[in-house]
Parts: sequence; C-alpha cells; structure tokens
Amino acid sequence: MTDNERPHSNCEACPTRRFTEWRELNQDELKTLSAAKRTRTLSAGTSLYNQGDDADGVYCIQSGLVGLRHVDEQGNSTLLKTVGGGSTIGYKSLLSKQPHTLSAETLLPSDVCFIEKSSVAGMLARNPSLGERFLEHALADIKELETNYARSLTMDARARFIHLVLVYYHQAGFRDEHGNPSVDIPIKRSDLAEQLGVQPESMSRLIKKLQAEGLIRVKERRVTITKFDDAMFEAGVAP
Amino acid sequence: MTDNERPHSNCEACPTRRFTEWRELNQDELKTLSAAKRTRTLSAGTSLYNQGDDADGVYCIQSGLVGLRHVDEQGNSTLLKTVGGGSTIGYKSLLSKQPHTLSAETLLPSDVCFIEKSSVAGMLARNPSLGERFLEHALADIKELETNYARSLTMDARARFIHLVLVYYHQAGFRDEHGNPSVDIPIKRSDLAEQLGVQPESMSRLIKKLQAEGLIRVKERRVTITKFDDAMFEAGVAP
DNA sequence: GCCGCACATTGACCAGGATCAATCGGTCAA
DNA sequence: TTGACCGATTGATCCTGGTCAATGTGCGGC
Repeated sequence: MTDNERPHSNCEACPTRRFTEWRELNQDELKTLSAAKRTRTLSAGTSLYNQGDDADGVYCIQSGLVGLRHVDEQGNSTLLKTVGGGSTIGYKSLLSKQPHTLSAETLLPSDVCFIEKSSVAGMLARNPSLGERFLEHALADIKELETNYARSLTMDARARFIHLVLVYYHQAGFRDEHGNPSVDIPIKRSDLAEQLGVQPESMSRLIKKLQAEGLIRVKERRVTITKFDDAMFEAGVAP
Repeated sequence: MTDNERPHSNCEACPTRRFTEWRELNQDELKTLSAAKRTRTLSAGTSLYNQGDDADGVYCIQSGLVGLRHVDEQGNSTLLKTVGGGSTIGYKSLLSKQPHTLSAETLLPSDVCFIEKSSVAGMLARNPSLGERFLEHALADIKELETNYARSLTMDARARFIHLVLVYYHQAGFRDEHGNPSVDIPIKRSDLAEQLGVQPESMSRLIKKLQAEGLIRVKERRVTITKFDDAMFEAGVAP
C-alpha cells in the first residue's frame, strides 16, 4: 500500500478537492486530512466496499470511474450510478451508521483516497460546516435520484439511453477530429444495459437502430452525437 | 386561517411529533415551535407547494395523506411518493436553498402544520442536533429512493404493484372482519398507476388479473391480501 | 329527472423489450 | 496453435404494457 502511493499525496495540492466536501477546510484541517488519508491506484474491477458491509470510512475519487451497484433479494443487479474524479462516496453509510446499501467497484483504473471513519468523525466534530457540505451532497443526490426515478417510470429505454449519453457527454465530452460532440463511455455494454434497466440484447439493438437513424455513431466505446439537437429533444432537455 | 385551526395546537402534546425531526427539542424550543407553527385542516386536493417554487418553510403532516409529484419537461407526471401523519416535507428545498423539485398536494383531508422558513433557520442555528435529524431524514430518503429506483429498473409492473400494496399495508394495514390482512389505499386508480409508472388501463387489467388468481381482493379502494406469502415472495420481500 | 363530468373498465390492436438460442470476434493461457 | 471464455451481436418468438376508442358508473348541479 506504500509502493503504489503516488498521485497528489497532500490534499492541499489536490486538484479535485475544490469539488468535494473538503473544499472549505483551513490549513490545519487540510494537514490533518492529508495525514489521515491513504491514496491507492486501483486497477479496474477492484471492489471498494460491498452492499451490506459496515462503513469503514469515505472514499474520494481522484481519477478514473467507479460504479455503484445495487443487488436486490432476487439477485437483480442494477448499476445505479457511476462517479468520476472529484466525487466522494461511502459517506451515507458512515453518517447513517447503517450498512452500505450499494457496492462500489472501479470500472476503470482509478486513483482513490480513503479517509478512515474516526478521522472523518473527528473533523466533523471540530468543523460543523463540513457536516453542512455532506448534507448538501445528500440533498443533491436526492434530487438526482428523484429525476432518474421519475424518468425510469415515464420514459422508454430509447429516451433514457439518449439522456444517459448526454449525461456522460456533459461530464467528459469532447469534440472529435471533425468537431463532432463525442464522449467515451468506458464501460461494457452489459453494464450500460444494467444502468438503463434493459437486457444487453436490447442495448445492442437500440444502438444499432440509433446509428441507422444517424442520431449517433458508436465505435467501440466511443459515442459521437451526430444530431445533437434531436438528441436533446428526445432526452427532454431544454435547449 | 384562524377558524379552521384545531388539532393539537401545541406541539408538546402532538402525538406525531415523536416520529419527526422535532422529537428531541427541549421545552423552550417546543414553545418556540408551537408559537411559530400554523396548523390547518385541508380538504383533499389542496396544493401545499409547487415544483419550481421557492421554499417558504417546512410542512409537518399530522394526519391524512399527501402526494409528492414530479412533472418533467415533456409533461410526464409521476407520483413519486405519498406520505402520511408524522412526516415532514419541504425541508430539502429549504435546506438546499433551491426551488422545490416536487409538488405536494393533499390526497385526503389532512391536518398539516406549517413552520415558516425563518423559524426553522432560527431553531437550526440554536440547536445543531436538529440539523442532524434533517440529515438523517435525507439519508433515509436516499435509501428509499435507491431501492425504488432499482426496483423500477428490474421488476415488472405486477411485482411493483404487489410491493406497493405491501408498503401501504405496512403503513396502514389492518385485519378485516374475516381476519384477512387488508389496507385502504385511498387514492384513485390513475394516481396509483402514476406511482407505478403504468397507464390506468394497465392498472385496471393488472388488478383484474391478480383478483382472478386469488392473490388479492379489491373492493373500491380497499385491498385484501388473500395470499400473503405469495405476495411477499413476488414482491421480493424476505419472509 | 336529466345533463355533464370524472373515474373506471373493457376490447382490439400494436410495439417495445424480454427471452432463448446461436454465432462471432478477441484475448489469454496451456 | 488450440481451446476456453467473455463480450457483443443477431435472429426468432413471445409477452407485457401502451394506445386508441368505446362503454359503464356514480355524483353533483340545475
């Protein structure tokens, strides 16, 4: 755990910190945080924690991609969410003192910081505004969950997929060599299907259809949105 | 607003308080709360607040039933949740300082207390544990949303409906004259359909089918669960 | 009593996805 | 090189739930 410690070993300099709960810590607190955290570079497919486990701390994603998965009593698996650099996860279970409701697993090689339970508790006790940041985070998560839930109840797989592509584009989009909006959605088809609540076969057919219509172009795991306005419209996003 | 003021005019005596955020207030704080709150008895179909509005305070449901609805850009309406006595709503928008993401409307005649924004802020400033209660509430909401979202992605309308009946039964169930587990789901079919994300016609047919199979019996808005174990199994609930 | 309206149900038909089975390509280890 | 395995795709078929149109049914207003 010491030999693969590399990226941004001190939190003051961490470029993603300003998007996290830790953004308002003072110099002293940042020193404490730097000392408390453990940074690891993980290969894809590494489990951070499992549904049902007790929380042992919180995880800050510095880079890469982490998937949050839920498995129900009947074994149905759902990829509820993916998070990238600048996200803090695992805090809900810690704060509610209840077992994790989701499992977290790296989907890409990722740099992840871990801050142990007692350190978080200590900082929370000394800095009340940190608690407010976590509350804010929870409220933002609720908002996102509400709209996703409503979307799953009212929109078909096609519209949900287009919406999801636009979400990924919003997070990590770029222009390809011809200036077309593109994004790498670096997860396998079956995970994409799980995120949409459809079967992999339906995912294949859907992609095929959307390509045939010329709405998107897909090569491997790169999606180019060729009719951006149409996509926005179908996903129900304001212009 | 003064003439229809009736039920439990002081919060110390309020029987539902022990289920709410206010459960740990001291005598002084309870007096403040009692003075700040306004209680109203509302008929069914009254709007408490609308999606897009700024928060003006929080609402405590004393009795009755309130529906929380989301309408998206395309006009798709979803009944995301119903809440009864002992629930506090409207707090998310207040704490996040963002417009309401949902509309709240009474589905039954309801007694509702309203606590104005500035009063809540005052109490929060003086009592940090109140903030923790709201955080707990938010975390519980997230947990519920996550499982509902996952359920909507993986289970069909039939299983979701059975699950929903069991949820209502858990909240307000009783034994009918023959000792069979029953519950009044006091909302109209189209709202039930909205809550499940299906069309009213499908709702009708689904109920008909489940009755034909002898799993449930439905009369007006009362549902009797005739095969309780089968229902639990289909809904994916542990025995 | 009669009209109008909202809620609920039913029928006929269609479409979106699920399911089952087969194929294909790529990668890795023996 | 071969075979095992995984991910992805395709085809054939079935079933759930959507859509459109019609019919009940109860209730308040006049």
